[in-house]
Amino acid sequence: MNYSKQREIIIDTLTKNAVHPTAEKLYEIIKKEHPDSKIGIATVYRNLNKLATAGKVKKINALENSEHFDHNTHDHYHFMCNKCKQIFDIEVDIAPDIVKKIYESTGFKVTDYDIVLNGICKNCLNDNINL
Amino acid sequence: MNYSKQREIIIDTLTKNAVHPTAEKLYEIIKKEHPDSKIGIATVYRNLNKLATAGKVKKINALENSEHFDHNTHDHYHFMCNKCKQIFDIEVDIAPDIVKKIYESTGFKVTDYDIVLNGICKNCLNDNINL
DNA sequence: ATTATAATTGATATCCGTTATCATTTTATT
DNA sequence: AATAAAATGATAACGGATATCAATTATAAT
Repeated sequence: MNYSKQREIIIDTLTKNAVHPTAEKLYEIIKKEHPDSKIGIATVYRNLNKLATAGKVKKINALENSEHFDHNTHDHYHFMCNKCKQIFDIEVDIAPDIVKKIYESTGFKVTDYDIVLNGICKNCLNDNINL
Repeated sequence: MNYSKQREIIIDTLTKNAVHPTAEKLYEIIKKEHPDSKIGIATVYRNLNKLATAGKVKKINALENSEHFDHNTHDHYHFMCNKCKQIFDIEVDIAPDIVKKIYESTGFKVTDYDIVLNGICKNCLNDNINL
């Protein structure tokens, strides 16, 4: 993979924005923060996918219809609040030994997984009480 | 929800086809099995979404770009083979007490979740050996 | 440095899954 | 039988993502 200024910006911006943005969202942020750089939307999509294939970025497929990206590639899960629509990282290991368990019980070899939880986050729960 | 012939066909066909088809796939099957019924694609989408909202069908959001539907609404997970692209039900409880665990550690209230595993299924693993 | 080759880019057309629209038909209610 | 509500089919429209392609940039070789 050759160097490119645009890819550098994309990685930096994704790293700084831990909100698991979509490609389009990231594109908007980049345009705002780098008004001079004439980056195109296709470049953002292209690079995010290339980086995901290379394992440098994680593509979360389980969120609505549009894919979100996460610079954090180590094993963790995601929680999406149905009210505020924010996406949170979940570090609790709710599914320990998942790969081993599946292999032993089914003979299937798990290489990747998405665990996305939906619900209401703490803040929004508290807000409801105050209404 | 009023009765409709089309909805009956949709539910029946989904139940008979436990392969977690997309709306389009289901539409194709229905057209093949009911050549006389002039069912439209929009009706299939509409009904599947309505049934999902009513909890009579499960919408799996974590599979590629197109949504798949499952007539089985009780808690279970899905495994998609990267080779044969088939989707399997996983009945092993790999994430026990998920709702409770998340609430205790984060204060978030989980109402729903998708756990989709990717990898290679048993059959395809065996096929590879024979190559 | 100069050149050659491959990678990357931006602009935009295109694709495709899904939803919106709306006139018509079907279902349930009285 | 009359009415209101729900559902339908056909299709236009939407939006996220990808494909295309000429132009630009990066890398390697000379």
